[in-house]
Amino acid sequence: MATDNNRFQAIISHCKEYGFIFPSSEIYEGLSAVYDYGQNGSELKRNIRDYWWRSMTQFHENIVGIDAAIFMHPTTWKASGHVDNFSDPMIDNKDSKKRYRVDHLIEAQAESLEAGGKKEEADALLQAMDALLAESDFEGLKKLIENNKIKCSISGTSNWTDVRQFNLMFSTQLGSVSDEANEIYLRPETAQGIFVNFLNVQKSGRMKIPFGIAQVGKAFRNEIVARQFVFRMREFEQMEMQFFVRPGTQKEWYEYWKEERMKWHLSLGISKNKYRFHDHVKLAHYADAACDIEYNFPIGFKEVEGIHSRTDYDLSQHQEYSKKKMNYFDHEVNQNYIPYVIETSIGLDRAVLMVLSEAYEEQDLSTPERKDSRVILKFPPKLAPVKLAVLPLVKKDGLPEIARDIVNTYKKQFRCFYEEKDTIGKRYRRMDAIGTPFCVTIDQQTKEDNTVTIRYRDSMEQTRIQIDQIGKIVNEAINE
RNA sequence: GCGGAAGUAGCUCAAUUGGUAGAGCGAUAGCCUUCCAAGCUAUAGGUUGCGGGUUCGAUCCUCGUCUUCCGCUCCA
Repeated sequence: MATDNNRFQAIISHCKEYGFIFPSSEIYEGLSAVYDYGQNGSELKRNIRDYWWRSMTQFHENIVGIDAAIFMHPTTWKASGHVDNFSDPMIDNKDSKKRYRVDHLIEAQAESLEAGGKKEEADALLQAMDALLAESDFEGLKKLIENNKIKCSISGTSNWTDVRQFNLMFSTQLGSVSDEANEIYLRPETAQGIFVNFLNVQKSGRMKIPFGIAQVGKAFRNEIVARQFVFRMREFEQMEMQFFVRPGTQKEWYEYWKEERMKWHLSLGISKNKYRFHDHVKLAHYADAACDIEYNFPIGFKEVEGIHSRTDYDLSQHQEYSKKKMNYFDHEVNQNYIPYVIETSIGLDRAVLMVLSEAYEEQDLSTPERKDSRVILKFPPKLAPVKLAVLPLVKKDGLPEIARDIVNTYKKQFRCFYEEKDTIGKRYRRMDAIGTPFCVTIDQQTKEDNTVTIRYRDSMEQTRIQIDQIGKIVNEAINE
């Protein structure tokens, strides 16, 4: 475990050193649990996003994509249950570390007062609490707790933290401040953007059930503790697909998508034993089945993707709150129903971390004569930020010009990188460190017979090929 | 959020019992022209995380704060 932790730290350092992921606002000492993607990280992330998008919308005829706004009507979050469930004032006892909902704590005290025959005191306490809660007067609530000498049942002390509001949604104002600005939330999940557009997409696209709507986008959760690098961030990106099915068929579609999504993961070249399914025992209020696909990160098996059978909960809720019929008439069975939903939801940032964790390798290349090592990112070529490095062996004798020509030929097809500084070995190692799968080197012989040396990242093998073969080799690898 | 630890150059670290910081690697420029990093020369980079306090003087002592790590807690 110690070595795994070192490995995780090494990956984080490597990400920073080679332009993959930086702490946000670092010159101002950073912002907790927020990260920026650098020149290589943003390419990697984009490649993963694009691959997922193609896998969903291009490889499945009956799945279409949308891109909904981050701002949504406030009622959305009432319908989804987010507003009610996650905005309670809480207080911690510093001695027992136990956290209480403030209303529960005070109510418990009132009950014991009443049991002790002090009903009037109990009523007064509850009345005071309601007044303070209504005004969100947290200081007043703390004083109320202190003045009534309410104790923690575990530690028996009254050593309390301040009262804090635990609202996992970020809020902001829509509209000018002087007017009656509406408080709105940054979406805590992208799924609702799909549900509220269900009718739009179904009708405008003449979609027939079963069909899916895919979306990639940012979501925001004000996690109390967000840690472990990009694994748990306050601002993160989700890749979600909601698949609408006929009621009663949700179990088989759930199984179908479990299998289908696992296939996608394996297509990243990651071996099966690095994954496992984790079935949820305790289900969320909207689900009738749920599981996670967990990847064996250096910090252990952790969720990368969730597959949930969400029933008709979301569409029904939106129907109730919006008064718009969410029905679908199914001509095959002549039935009118609210569709059931199977959701696949993968964290893009977690997928990036997964691909990085899988790719990162420190290799010892020492020979009896001398010590040698390299750090390599063994990305699948389709995900690599740079596909091809073009390197003149020396920067004279016309070799740079030939190299530039090669770059100009291929840069329209895939991302190329030109480099003439330093020895060829150093340049190869730098490309290993950012995961470039192919390097070609131009030397004196190139001028005679139009051949170059192609060097493969993983095997370090080198062979001589014709210049016009480069495109075929690279394209075949990245389209695999 | 609680408890513990840490923060010095891009990275890894050093230093001063309190007297305003050095090295290696890396980077940049040049030399060399060589198919797997660590040949040569030169150059650039630090208000020692930030802000108070004590002191003639703080990177060092002290308080606060931010960030990170470890453990707990939380994670619809």
